[in-house]
Amino acid sequence: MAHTSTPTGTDKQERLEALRRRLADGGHRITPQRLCVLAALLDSNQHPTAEAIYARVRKVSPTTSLATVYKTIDTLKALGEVQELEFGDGRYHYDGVDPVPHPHAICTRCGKIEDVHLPQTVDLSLQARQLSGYAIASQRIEFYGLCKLCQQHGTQQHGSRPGRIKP
Amino acid sequence: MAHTSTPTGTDKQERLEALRRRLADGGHRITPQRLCVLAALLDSNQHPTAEAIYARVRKVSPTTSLATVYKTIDTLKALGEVQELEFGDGRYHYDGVDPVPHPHAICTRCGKIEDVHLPQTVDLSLQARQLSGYAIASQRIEFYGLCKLCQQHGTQQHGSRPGRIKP
DNA sequence: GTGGGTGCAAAGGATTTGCACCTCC
DNA sequence: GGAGGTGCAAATCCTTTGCACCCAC
Repeated sequence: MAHTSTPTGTDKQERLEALRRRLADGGHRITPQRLCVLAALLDSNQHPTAEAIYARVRKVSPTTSLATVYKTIDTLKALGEVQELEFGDGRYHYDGVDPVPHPHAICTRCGKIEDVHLPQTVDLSLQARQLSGYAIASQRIEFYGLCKLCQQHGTQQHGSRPGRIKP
Repeated sequence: MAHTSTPTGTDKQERLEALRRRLADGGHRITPQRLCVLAALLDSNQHPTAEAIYARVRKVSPTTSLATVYKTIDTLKALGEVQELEFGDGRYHYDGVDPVPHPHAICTRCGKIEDVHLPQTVDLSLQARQLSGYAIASQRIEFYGLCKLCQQHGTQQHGSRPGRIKP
C-alpha cells in the first residue's frame, strides 16, 4: 500500500528524491543546507513549523541559519511542493509530504496534528461554488478538539508543542 | 426573515445592544471607546481586521488607541461573542455578527469574504470524529478562489484590501 | 472613591530583507 | 567564473504588555 497514515522510510526517501529533482529541474541549486531542510521537512509527520525544521537541521548542520530555512521553504512553496498551514497558534506549519490541501484534526491541548481522510471534499467545493458563486481553487478544512490520548488522560499534558491553539 | 446574508440595520442595532448587555452583565464597563469598537466591528460585513476596526473607530473617536481595540476584542473573545479568523493574509479577522464558526469563501484577488451556508457541517464533524478519534469541539472550513466580480473583470483589481492571500 | 479601562510607548515573536561573502554548476 | 545561495543582522508587521492616569459605576 503506497499511502498509509504513517509514511515508510522508503516513501520519505522517494519524496526527498522527488523534491531534490524538482529543485534541480526548476533551475535551483542543490546545496547541503537545502538537502538538510528537505530531510527535516519530511522527517516529521508532525507538520513542523519553521522553528522545528530549523532545530532538526541544526543537529546535522549547526551553521545553517533560520533565514535559509525560510528561503528554502519559500522556494518549495513557489514550486507548489510544500503547503503552508495555519492552525491558530500564530505560526505557520508546513507539509512537504502531501502538498495538496486536505483536512486536518488539531488537538487543542497537546497540539498534535493528524490528517483526516474525508472522502467528500470535492463535493464540498462544488457545493460552495454553487452557494457562493466563487470560482473555488482550494479549500481548507480543520477540526479542533482533543486527540485520543488527551481524552484519556484527563489533566496531563501530552505531546511536545504547547502553543495556545485558539478555536 | 431574521438572517438574510446582508444583515439589516435593525439586526445590527439588536446585536449591538446584545453585546452591550453582555459586557455589562459580565461586569465590564461600558465606555464610549468600547461602544465605538462594537459598532465598528458590526458595521462591516467584511470580517474586519483590528486595523480596519481601528480605522473606523478613529473616524468617530480620534483619540482611541489601537491597543484599546485589541483589548476590547480580547474581552469579547473571552465572552465568546466574537470569532477570531485567519485567512492566510497574516493577520486576524474578526466576526462579531455571527460568533459561531461557519464556512467562508475568500477571494484570492480582492480579499472579499463571504459566508457560505453549507448545510452539512455537523455531519462533517461527526465523520471527522469517527475517522480521527478526536473529540471535536469546533471546525474551520474555508474556500479560496475568485469572487463573482473578479471572475468577470479579468485583470482589474477590485475590493479594498490587497494583502497576499496564500492558499 | 476606586478598580477596571485607556493610551502611550516599548516589548515581543514570527517572518522578511539587505548585503557581503561563498559555492554549486 | 558567475549567478544563485548562505548567513548575519537589521527591519517589518501584527499583536501584546507595562504603567501612569482617568472615569464609569
